[in-house]
Order: sequence, then structure tokens, then C-alpha cells
Amino acid sequence: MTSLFEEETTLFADLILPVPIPSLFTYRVPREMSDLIKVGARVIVQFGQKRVLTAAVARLHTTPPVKYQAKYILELLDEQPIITTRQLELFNWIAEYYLCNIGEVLNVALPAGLKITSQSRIQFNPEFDYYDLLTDLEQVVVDEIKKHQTLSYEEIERLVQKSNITALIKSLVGKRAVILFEEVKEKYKPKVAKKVRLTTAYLTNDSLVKLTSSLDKVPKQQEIILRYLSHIPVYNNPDLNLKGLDKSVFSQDDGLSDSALQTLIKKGVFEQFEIFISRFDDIPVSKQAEIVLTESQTKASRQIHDLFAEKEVVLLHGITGSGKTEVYIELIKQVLENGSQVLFLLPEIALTTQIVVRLRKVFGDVMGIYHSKFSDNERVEVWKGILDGKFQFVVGVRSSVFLPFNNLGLIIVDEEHETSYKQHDPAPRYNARDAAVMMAYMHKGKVLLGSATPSLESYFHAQNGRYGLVEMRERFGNAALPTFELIDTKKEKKSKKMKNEFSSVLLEHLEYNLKNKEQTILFQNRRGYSPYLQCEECNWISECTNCDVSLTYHMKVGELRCHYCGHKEEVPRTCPNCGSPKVKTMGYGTEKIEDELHIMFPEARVQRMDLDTTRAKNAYQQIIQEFEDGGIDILVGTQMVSKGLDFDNVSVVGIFDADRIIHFPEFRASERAFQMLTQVSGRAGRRANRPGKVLIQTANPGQKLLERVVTGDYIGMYQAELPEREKFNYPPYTRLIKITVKHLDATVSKRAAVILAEKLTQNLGSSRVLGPQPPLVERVRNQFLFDILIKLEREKINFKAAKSFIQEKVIDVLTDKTLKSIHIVIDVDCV
DNA sequence: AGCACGCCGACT
DNA sequence: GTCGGCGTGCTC
Repeated sequence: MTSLFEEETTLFADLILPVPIPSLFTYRVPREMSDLIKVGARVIVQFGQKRVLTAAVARLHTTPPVKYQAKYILELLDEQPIITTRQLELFNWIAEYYLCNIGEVLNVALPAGLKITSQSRIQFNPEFDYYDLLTDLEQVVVDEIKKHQTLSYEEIERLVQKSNITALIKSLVGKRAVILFEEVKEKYKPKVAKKVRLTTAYLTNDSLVKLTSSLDKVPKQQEIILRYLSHIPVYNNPDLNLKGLDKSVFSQDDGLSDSALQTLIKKGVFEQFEIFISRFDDIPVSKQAEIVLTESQTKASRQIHDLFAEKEVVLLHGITGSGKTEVYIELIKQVLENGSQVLFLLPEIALTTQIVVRLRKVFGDVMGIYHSKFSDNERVEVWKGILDGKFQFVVGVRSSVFLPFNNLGLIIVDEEHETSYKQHDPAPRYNARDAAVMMAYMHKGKVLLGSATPSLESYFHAQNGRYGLVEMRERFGNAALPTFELIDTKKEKKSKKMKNEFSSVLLEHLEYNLKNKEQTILFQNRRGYSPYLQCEECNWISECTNCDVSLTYHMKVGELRCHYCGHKEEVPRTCPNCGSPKVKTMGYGTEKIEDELHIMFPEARVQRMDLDTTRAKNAYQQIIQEFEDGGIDILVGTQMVSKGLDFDNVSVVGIFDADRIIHFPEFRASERAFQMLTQVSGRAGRRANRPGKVLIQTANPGQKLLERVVTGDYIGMYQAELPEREKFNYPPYTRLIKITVKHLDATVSKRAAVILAEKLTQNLGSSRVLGPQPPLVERVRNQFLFDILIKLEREKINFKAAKSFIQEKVIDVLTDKTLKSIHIVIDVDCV
């Protein structure tokens, strides 16, 4: 029922714009759009004078804004929403919890392929004919524009070989010689296959026989028809013809030419058509390998199931190799059978490996994969596949929490302790594990956190009864646990048994393994050749010009590199300070270890696996594959080797510098070290017959933490660590918020940080506000940093109120006229 | 975040 | 005299 009154009301839309501004923006919905537009659809709007942006509809209403005239929405991109209301809810929660703007959330949530790009283009104004008004250069530019119809800024700059022509264009616009407009492009392009099929006239056997015999004089065309029939035997089953055949089948490589095919198309024998195809069809699906759970897996699975009756979150603590994956699979199956969706989160690095192949075997093509190494187009397909129900189950990285689910029954967070679930750099600085808990709550679904070495926070919650807890303490198939050996490097050094970084024990094992064709993994958590260079004469050290860190020497590429800002320098032949040629490499990274292995064992096949060797899309997988196929004897790597790799033939894992990990200056050092060392150790062979061996080189083998790693005593670590955390007010007893103040001028930066800390202390008290203090690396990209750490007790403090107070004070400092162009980053639940 | 507008130094 | 530096403020 539409009354006269209703017809006259205009619709307004509150939009989320992908800009870091806290508010929504109200636009006017054009009349012809008002029946079609929906919450969750994308629209295109003009924002400011020049910019054209993709925005998302958050709310539709009829209240005209009072303080300004709303602009019209330019275009509606989706007739059906591509963002669900549940997603909008989550976006809001993330913006609120992590103190950022919803636009920033939208910005990382949408895959690039769903954002449109706009480019200013310049067109000649046909009504213009006052050429005398133009300068010489302007005339040249106008002539070019006339010649090419429309041009972009960059194209003009190239054509007239000038840079920075904005002023010139502005003048031309003023003189009405040219018109500016925005060209909008959708980035996502569906993948299409060009196909051909027989026209209906030739679908009977009779007509086909007649046709082929009539083509006796044109053998190429005949051949094409035969080829077609050999792929698609229509005489048995005419329906097959509908699917057609890829045009590429008739390519030139075996004497068939496109022109013959074209002739047949012209004759009306074949017809051409295009279909949209999925980009994921090439991932092999060999359906339904039956999975039989062991007794302990069945038990765990049942416990989880029972606990879900009363808890929203269950922590599955299963030692490495206990077979958590099978338990996951069992649960996923159950939830999918109930018709709900499932999200399986994995750390980036683990996603490229065996587990995905395994899940794919079980779940086939209802499973979508969401990964940063996929192209924009591939990601859009996962997004749309979830919306239209093609993917009921998604395996993905951190950012998968932004996908358009509407009915999540279960979220699994594997390796839940991994810090890579926390986004660091651009806002939103969210933790996908924690967002998952919130998300499940919104969907009334459940969360399963899994880890061999849970984060203290999660284990704490499990101990307190907030989460359910299920333990798996046996290795799968009763494979033996690895045996450990702690190697005292101090002793070895004294008795001159060390060969550079290698202890005699480690060398013996390497030799043995090479002889017996068994594989070794060596772990050194530092990439490059050496972390710095030093002059023996004057003690000069290679340092970055933009940051306060040493430059790492990368031998392979012959460069010094900054791991913070990416700055590169040539390697000096002599000391830049005193000219001495005695510039030495100091410390050692994976490259140096690789290098020394080559020298000591020239026959060994050594491969390095770190950020530098795995940049290419498939490099990581290739190394893994080669290692699995036995093409590598020794794999040297950073943390990358510690994650999700299961190889039967690895009998020795060597860890170089355990002390550096254990004594990292950070309150989480013990927890982190335990996790890292345990995870690496878990790579040692899982054979039932002979246990793998883990060799840890340390200057202090008596350390309690090492003993706990050796005995697999997670609880011991947990119990030792908790009182420390309580005493010094650290998580899990508190939540941490880190505020970083940045400025090019150290004094300005410090002053702002001190002022901010004072303001914060006034209400929060000095015990809750730590700092300001310069972080470990005081200067990054020429900005001087100061950190303020705020600790808020879990029970005592209203977290929400405290956060908004903090945000208020930050805004105070940002708008302080005496502290100009300060940059402040707030990181909630920093890790 | 961008982008426009506006107010002060070194140059065609 | 202008070009262009970046400080300031706004974007529905």
C-alpha cells in the first residue's frame, strides 16, 4: 500500500566509507534506486570534490540530515547484499573493541576485487573555441586530449613529457577547455572459458554422417568434427553436447587451425558460447577418504561435543602429533550435516601445506580456501561462493573472519597461540582468534581453539572454567616422543670442540644422517647471513640510516638490509668510518649456517627456508615438496620450519641459539620460547620404530625452561609463569593497550608521549600506566617512537569505559596545537 | 586517508 | 612577481 505521502518521502542511506573517519555518511538514494537498494549492498558515491569511492550501505532511513545537503548515491553495484547483517555487526564490534574506524575495518574486510577504483580522466570540451586564451603548453595538451578523446593525468604527463601537470589541468578546467570526470572500474572479472558445441541441427547421427562425408574435400574441418566427437560422443548421449568443448582443444599444436573451426562456425555446424568457471576447479578433489578415529581421538571428539553443550569455547590441548586434525574433521562433518557453516582458521604459513590437501580430500568442493597468496579474483570467488551457498566450509587465514557468513555453527582456530592471528600494521589491529569468539557468539555457534602449546590466556580461561578444556596427551598411532639432548656450548667452546656455530654433537648427527640418508632440520630464528657487520679496528657497526637497528648482511644478494624499513645498501669493502679492510660479519643467520654446511658437507643437499627464499607464490610449497620427496638432506630455516610440517624421515632437529629466544627482553619470553622450542621439536620424526632426536644448543643447559621443553611439561611452564604475570600485572590478569607516539623529531615525540601519559595517569593511576619509554627499536623509518603501556585488570576495570577515556585523551593530544603532526597508534590487546 | 585552501620562502 | 612548501580543516 503506497500512500501519496509515502511516495514523496526520500530514502537516505548511511554509508560506511573506506576512510579513517569515525562517522557514517548520509547520502540520498535516487528515486529509481530506492526499490532496489538494500543494507549490505555496495554503492558508488562522490566523496569530497574529487574522490569517487565504493561504500557499503549500513542503514536505510527517511530522516533527512539537518546540517547539510546530502549528496546523491551515484550507482548501486549490487542488487543483492554482499555484506550480511551479521558481518556489519562484527565490523562494528571490531571498530569499537580495537578503537578504530569502521571504514578501516571495511577496507581490510573487502577483498580488493570488490572495491572499485576510480581514475580521473580528462575530456575535451566540444563547446570550447577560445584557443587564443591558452598558453603554448596548454595548446599542446588540449591537442593531445582532442586526439585521444580522453586521457588520464599520467597519460598526459607521458605524452608531453612533463611532470606534475595538475596545475595546468586545473587552469584548462577553469578556461572551460576540458572537462574532468571519474572513470570507475570494477576490478573483479569472472574467469570465462570459450567453448564450442554442435548446433542442434547436427545432433542426430544421420546429419552427422551426412556432414562428415560432405566434408571429404576439406580434411581439416573433418578432423575437427572427429576430434569433437572423440571428446564428446553425442551419438550415445546428445545431452553431453550442452557442455561443449573448450576451444583450446582445437589449438594449432597438432595441425588444427582456428580458421577451419571458424569456417564450421560460419556454416552453422558449431556454435560458440562462454561460461563462467570457478578458479578453484583445478585443485584436485578425490572425495571422501574415510577417516577412522583412534580411541583417544574419539574420546576427545566426544568430550568436545559434550562441553559445547555448556561452553561457547573449548580449548583442545593436544601435544604435537596427537592427531588433532582428525578430531577437527569429525566435528566439521557433524556441523556441516546440521546445515551450518564452518570456518577453520590457520596461521598463514600452515595453510599452504598438507592440511589443506587433506581437508580437501574429505570435504571436496564445498570447501573454500582463503589465502593471501590468492589473487584478488580468487578471493572474490570465495566471497561470492559463501554468499550463494557454494562454500559451506572455509579454510582461511586471519582475514577470513571478514567473510560473509550468515550461519556459522563452528569456528576452529588451529595453533591458537600463534601471534600471526593479530594484525599489526594497518588498523584494525584485530586478533582473529578473539574476533572468532565474538563472531561465534553473534552466530550462536561454537569455537574450538586448538594448540599443542596454548597461549597462557586461553589456558587460563580453560582453567577458570570460562572455556571447556580437552587434553590429548598421546602421540598419534603411539609414535614415540622425540628424545632430547641439551648441548652445553660453553663446555664445547672451552674444549675447542665447536666448529663455528656447530657443536661436535650436532656435527656427528649431521654426518650420521647424511650417511644413512635421513633428513635433518636446523632451526635458527634469524634470517640473512649475519645480523651486522663490524670493523675490527674502530668497532664501527653497519646501521640503517632510517631506523635504529643494525643492517643485516645478506650474502646471496650481496647487500646490507634493514629488516624494519627495507632499506638496502651495498656492502662496504672497507670500513666507512676508518677505512680499515678488517670489516667482519658478526653473529649468524640462516644464510651463514647454510653457507657453512656447504663448506663442511659439500655433498649434502642443503636448502634454506626463510622469508627470503619463500617470497614467490609457490616457493614455500616447492621446498616442502622437495623435502618430502627426499631431494633435500638438511633444511635450514627460521620459525617457518616449526609450523605444520610432518615428515617421517626427519630424525634430527637441531636448534642453534635457544638462549636468545629464552632471554628475549619481553614479559612473554618464557611462554614464547616454550612454544617455539616445542613446536620445532615436534618436527622430529613421528616414526613408531625409532624416536626422532632434538638437539638444543645452549650456554646454560640447567635452565628450568629447557627442562620443561624436554619433558613436555606445559603445565609446569604455565604454573611457573602465572604468579609472575600476576605479580607484575600482565595478561592473563590484565588486558594491555599499547600506545605508540611517532614523530620525526625525537623531542616532539617524547613531549607528546609524556603529556599523554600524564593525562592517562590522572584517571587510571600510575600503576596502570607504564612509560613513556622508547621501544626496543627507537626509530623506524625516521620516526622516533615512544611507547606507553596500559594495563587494565580484567575484573576490576570497565574495559569499555577505560578505552573510551584513553581514546579521548589521545584525541586531546592529537588536536593540541602545540604538538603538531604527531602520529599516535593505539593497539588494543597488543602481543 | 586524501584533497583543497591558505599563508610564507627561493626562483623561472 | 609566481611556484610550491606543508600546516589546517573538512569530507555526507
